[in-house]
Amino acid sequence: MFDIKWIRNNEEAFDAALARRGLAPQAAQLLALDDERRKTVLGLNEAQEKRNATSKQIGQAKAQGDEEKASALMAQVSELKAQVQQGEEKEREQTATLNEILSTLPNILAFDVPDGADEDDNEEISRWGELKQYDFKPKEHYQLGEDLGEMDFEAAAKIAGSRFVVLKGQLARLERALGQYMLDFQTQENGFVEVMPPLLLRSEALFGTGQLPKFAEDAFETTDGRWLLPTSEVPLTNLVRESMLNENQLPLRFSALTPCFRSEAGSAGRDTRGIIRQHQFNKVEMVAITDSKSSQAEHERMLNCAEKVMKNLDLPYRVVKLCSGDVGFSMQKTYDIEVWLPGQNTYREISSVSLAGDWQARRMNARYRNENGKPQFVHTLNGSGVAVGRALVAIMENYQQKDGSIAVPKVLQAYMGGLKSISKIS
RNA sequence: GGGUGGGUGGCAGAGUGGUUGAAUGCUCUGGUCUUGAAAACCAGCGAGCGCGCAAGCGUUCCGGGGGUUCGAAUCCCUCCCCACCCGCCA
Repeated sequence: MFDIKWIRNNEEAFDAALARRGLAPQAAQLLALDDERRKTVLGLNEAQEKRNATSKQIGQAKAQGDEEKASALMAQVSELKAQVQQGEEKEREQTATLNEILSTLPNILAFDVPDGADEDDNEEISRWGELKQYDFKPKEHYQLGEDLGEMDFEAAAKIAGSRFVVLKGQLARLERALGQYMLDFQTQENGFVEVMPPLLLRSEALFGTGQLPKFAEDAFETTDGRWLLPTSEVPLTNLVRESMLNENQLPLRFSALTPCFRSEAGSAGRDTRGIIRQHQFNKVEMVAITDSKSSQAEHERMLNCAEKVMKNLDLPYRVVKLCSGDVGFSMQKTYDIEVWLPGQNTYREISSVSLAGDWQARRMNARYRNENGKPQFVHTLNGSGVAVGRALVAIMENYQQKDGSIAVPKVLQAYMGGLKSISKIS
């Protein structure tokens, strides 16, 4: 959400920012609406001032017992009444119209976000890890999983439909181990506070982080008007909504392991095989709330927190900085971590680490007092640390053996009761 | 599902129609005192919007919206939310 005052003072920069998002200029239209609104406010304020002053005199006249003067003044004020009412109504309408438009505009991109149309134009920042050489043709995860008899898409289809999976046996346990390990890592090593949030959320929360109003069709709405969380970014970030924090409380760092639910509307035909794109998946999320000066550094830190997970799991990956055409609606800047999948012979997104600046904070009305004691919007960041389902895919494909078994990464063995390898139980 | 009580500043909590943006306490800021700190004492401290170079002025805001009134935190209607009790239940 934008501050109209900022647009007023940065008209060209605002339109330029929209242009980077592929949107037509809107500053002129918005400022015209804003001008109208301010005219209304000005007239309204004047009318209110007159009304208030006169009403006060009425009170005084009555106190002095001068009924004649009082009733004369009352006649005066009643004329102002209609004027005030009209002005109030008009102001409300104009403000609502303005806010409706503002709430559908994407965040401004950071200056160092590269221009580009889509993910093909993302900028590779770094690579880590050796790509393993296999003396056989590496399989894709779903093939491995089905061969093990522990990944059941047919059963899932019967129970829930497409884009769901049933994991069984050691593979189910591996999924659980991954989630536990990552959450433990983020909370114990990286200073995030563990959170177990509600999975059903109010509209206001989704508005706060930017999923609503524009992307309602991407999430599941319940019959009582709540929403299944599409990511725990939503509850974790909204933890500070409508609050006034002290600067010395910042940064706040939260992490959670939750299922995420997405309708995947519009992605028909994409990633239909396997568990890369599901209606339900587990994710360890990191959220940070910072002051306005620390958010850039926090972004780098958070990326590092996600990268360490990859390193500890010994999964080869690369980091890309998303280009202008690929950065999400609510974000100023995003790094993706893409893991190497030998079965697919490509890198696939496994984590996304983003900086929202004060864009979400405005929507949530989340503020802190800066060193001058003045209220200021916090900055918010979020990142996956990392996506559990996709990590499962990555481990299966990277740790697969010629006989179809899956080696268990060292750091996970303790979470698997010491198990070193997952193989078919015959 | 049935019933009751509530939503006031950063927090707690008074306030039922007329200088109330709102007592009081806490927090916070500055000062006095102290070697320093604490305590004590003194002083200051809401947010948004508009106008203005600024100082400042005006206005709005006591959950949201509407209404009554010359005037609403205070009265009425409506919606939302919260708490508690009963019932049901993992």
